[in-house]
Amino acid sequence: MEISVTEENYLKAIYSLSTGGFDVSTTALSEKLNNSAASVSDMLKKLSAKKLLHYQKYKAVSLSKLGEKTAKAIVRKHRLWEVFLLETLKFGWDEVHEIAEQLEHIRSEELIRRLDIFLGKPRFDPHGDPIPDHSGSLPATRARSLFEYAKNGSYVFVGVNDHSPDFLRHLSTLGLKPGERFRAEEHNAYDGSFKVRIGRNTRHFLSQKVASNILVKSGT
Amino acid sequence: MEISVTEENYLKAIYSLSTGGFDVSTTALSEKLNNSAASVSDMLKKLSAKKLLHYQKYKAVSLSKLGEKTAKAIVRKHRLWEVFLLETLKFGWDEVHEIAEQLEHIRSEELIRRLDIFLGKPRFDPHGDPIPDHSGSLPATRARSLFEYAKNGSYVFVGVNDHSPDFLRHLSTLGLKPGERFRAEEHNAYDGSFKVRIGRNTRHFLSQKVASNILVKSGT
DNA sequence: TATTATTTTTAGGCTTGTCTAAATTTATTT
DNA sequence: AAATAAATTTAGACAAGCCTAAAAATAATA
Repeated sequence: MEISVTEENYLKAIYSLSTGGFDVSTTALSEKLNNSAASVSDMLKKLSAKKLLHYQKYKAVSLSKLGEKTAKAIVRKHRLWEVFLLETLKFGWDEVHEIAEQLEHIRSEELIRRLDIFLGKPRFDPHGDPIPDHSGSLPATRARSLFEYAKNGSYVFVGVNDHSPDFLRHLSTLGLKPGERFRAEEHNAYDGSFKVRIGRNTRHFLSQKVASNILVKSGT
Repeated sequence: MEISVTEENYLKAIYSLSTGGFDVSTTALSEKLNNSAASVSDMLKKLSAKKLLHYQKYKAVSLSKLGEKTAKAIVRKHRLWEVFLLETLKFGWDEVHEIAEQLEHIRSEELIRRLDIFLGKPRFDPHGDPIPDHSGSLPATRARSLFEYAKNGSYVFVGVNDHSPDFLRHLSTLGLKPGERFRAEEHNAYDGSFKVRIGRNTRHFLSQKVASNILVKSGT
């Protein structure tokens, strides 16, 4: 069955909006895709006819088995290309998303198979997001936000919850790059903020909002 | 100015059919692109309105400066991706074209700049075709005549040494048009003549004189 | 519960890029 | 030079994906 680039983008959007098992509304999709609700409604019927999602008039939708498999294949491609752009082509980690959005639609199983091998079968992308494997299963991720840890200690920065350019740029100014180690020196239980030290002398204040959006692992 | 993927494919097709300085006919394009002549005619008007080619009703077209620059940028991308697929991802020779056809449409100057550097700024692709540089100039390779090749094999007719009407008319009667593929089945070393097959069943005798005036490239 | 407000769908249009069939122009042949 | 053939363009349609405006269904509130 042929799936157009547009259809792929709808599936991806639905997949990303349905984390937590929530069904996805027409309006939520129309905002995510910057399309009118009318266009979305049309497309949902089309995708439903192709058995890619469960649709009932006036109800929110969820992906079918097939739809989810297809969405994951796109996510897999997106994230592998991101790894390629960062590790192989040395792009900055805030520049890769837009290009990966294009590359994810290249049609070739074999290309992705070989790219995966070339990159060393990575299990996480540079933002710390898990890369679905060939069959669609996601590696178990125990990455939690700094906010969830809520205590002082050494951490390794492994990813983000907020992928917006604004946030990524903010992290850049803080000098936080994936793999970076830092130490939480002060944790303020009242407002959830942290004071952290990066390297020997650089110290930053992190608001609760920032701490929630930073994925870390405990840094030995 | 925005150029669609379809438009890019037209420019590329025109570029590849105009090797040797021939103008390109609607019919030749419609065959190359597997489209109806009517569709091609429509598109030529559109591309002409965008100043990408020189168009007069009922006449064959040629690319404008801008059109040629654009076409070369696409060719550059295509050939760099081919190098990547073969050298980096170890694809087989015959599998890369279709994928490169997709990759050539990815929009990012920076991506191509970095890919070029990663690949070591190659000047020829794996088929020996020259890769236009950033500004569109091609590394020097002189087209050779069939006479110079002096052996049997598959060729693509890319141009002429003799531009006289008489010779061009002679080529017409042989059914030789720019871009035409033919197979040299017999080469007579004594007098430099050839017997060639065009299409499935059409065979012609080419004298040394004719063979000297036909510019060819080795045909896949 | 009845009335608003919001969400979703339908209806009708637009653009891009394609098609076939018919008309027109150019090229070839007699 | 006239007749025929071939190439090209025009005309009218269609599918995909988008839009706005209006209608219908659901949700929220008085």
